[in-house]
Amino acid sequence: MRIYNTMTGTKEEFVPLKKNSVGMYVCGPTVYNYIHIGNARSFVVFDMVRRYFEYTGYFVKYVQNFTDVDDKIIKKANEEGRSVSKVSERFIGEYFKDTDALGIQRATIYPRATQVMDDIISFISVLVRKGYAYETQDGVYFSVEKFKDYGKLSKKNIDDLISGARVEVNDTKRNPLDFALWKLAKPGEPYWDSPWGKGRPGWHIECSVMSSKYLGDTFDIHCGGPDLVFPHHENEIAQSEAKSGVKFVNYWMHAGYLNINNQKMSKSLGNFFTVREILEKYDPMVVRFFMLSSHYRNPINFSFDLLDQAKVGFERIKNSVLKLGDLKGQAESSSGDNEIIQDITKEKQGFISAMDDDFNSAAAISHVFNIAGIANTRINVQSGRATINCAADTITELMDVLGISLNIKKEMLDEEIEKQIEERQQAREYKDYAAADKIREELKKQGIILEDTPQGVRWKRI
RNA sequence: GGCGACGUACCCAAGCGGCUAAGGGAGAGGUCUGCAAAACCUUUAUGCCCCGGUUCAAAUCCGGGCGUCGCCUCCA
Repeated sequence: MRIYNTMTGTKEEFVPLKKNSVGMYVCGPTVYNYIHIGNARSFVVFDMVRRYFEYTGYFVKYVQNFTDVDDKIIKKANEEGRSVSKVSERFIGEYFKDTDALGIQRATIYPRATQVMDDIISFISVLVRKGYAYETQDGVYFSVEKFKDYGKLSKKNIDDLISGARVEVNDTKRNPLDFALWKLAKPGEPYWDSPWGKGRPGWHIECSVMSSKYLGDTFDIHCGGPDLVFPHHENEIAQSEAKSGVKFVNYWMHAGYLNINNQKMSKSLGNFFTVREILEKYDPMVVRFFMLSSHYRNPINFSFDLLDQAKVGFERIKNSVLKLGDLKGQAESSSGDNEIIQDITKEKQGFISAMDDDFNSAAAISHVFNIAGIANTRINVQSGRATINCAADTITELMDVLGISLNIKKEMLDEEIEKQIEERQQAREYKDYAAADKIREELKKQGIILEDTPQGVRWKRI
């Protein structure tokens, strides 16, 4: 399996630290609002990575944090007249509603900044003791000049960054690039006791602390959104390697942006969608299918038009599985057609090699379409149950690897609807097509689509 | 100003030096059907932003343009 490593800028063969097991750390959300569709892309992508590892037999320890104390949460809490923990609790709940819908598996563990305060404090103490950090009147800062490899992930050097001159002026810092490890509390802000006074951790330190606490000083894969490369991940490396003296992470993975009209989503541009509002209109599996239809590192444009395109493609796959379900019930022979089964197996192998090559889900999906094509053109009642099952099971299995559920349940329709379908069939027999079409229209309004096939009437929900 | 990514058909999108440039959507024509839907068949890039170069061979490598976007500030 090959993985593109941001650190080296190349694809590398994945070699785990411990055989058959992977430690993954994913930077999670700051819980002050509903997550937006761009956040969702990252989480979907790394969930896909995790699922593929599991599919190929790895045990994955998946750690994702919640940043539950920070300036934005404090601001929100003040606006709403609530406590910080009330706000963060609430949006952690909302986070799970959205990500559960999107089929994102729960992490092995969800540490929170506020739950690891002691670890954070002792981590910072080590940095102070080793001379990497210094105290000022408003907190404790990490000295980037002390860490010789600073900038190695984002390929920046300290001098260029300073001459970039967009760094805020802060007299208390020795170098404008130095970042806060501990911020002393201003009146009205939440605080924890520390050797440096009452305060709260800076943003970057929590991830260094939590990842080492649960995965060790060196671990396999660290993931996050593209805008975390600098400064967040760069700072994590500095803190962690300064403290431990060993390599922090073996593979850095970053997703691509999700753009609107080719531009990064941002609140100031007003091109901002929450997952919640998208899911009011679209099947979460369509959203997921859309996101995985391009390679995870490429930027994707988001629009409802593109989502509609994805939806039709997704339905093509579902329809073929639906058809296979009907055939299964009618097939007389349990045998199989070896040639077809072999071709399906080839497509499955194509899927796997695509995924093995840096999780190329876009190429992988094309193989699923190819199996659907085989099902539509070459499989019929005579093909035998083994063939039919092979096609249906393979499609379902591969989509499941991507975390895309086809949601084809053998649910029962309620009696009233069954009766209407029955009535429509009667009407059709008497060639009363006006009546038949009327019933079909009415069912459509209730979200039931009827299709007359050679195998009889088939229904599906929109 | 520094650093980086990308530019493949009407749209989306694979492609990582070598078989006729995947796959999906949309359009057009047709088959099937009472109609519709689904599905199927045919059709849509002698060419991959442009110009040079390397090579027996380039969408793929190198150089130079043009264009788009991103990071350098909280941000997935």
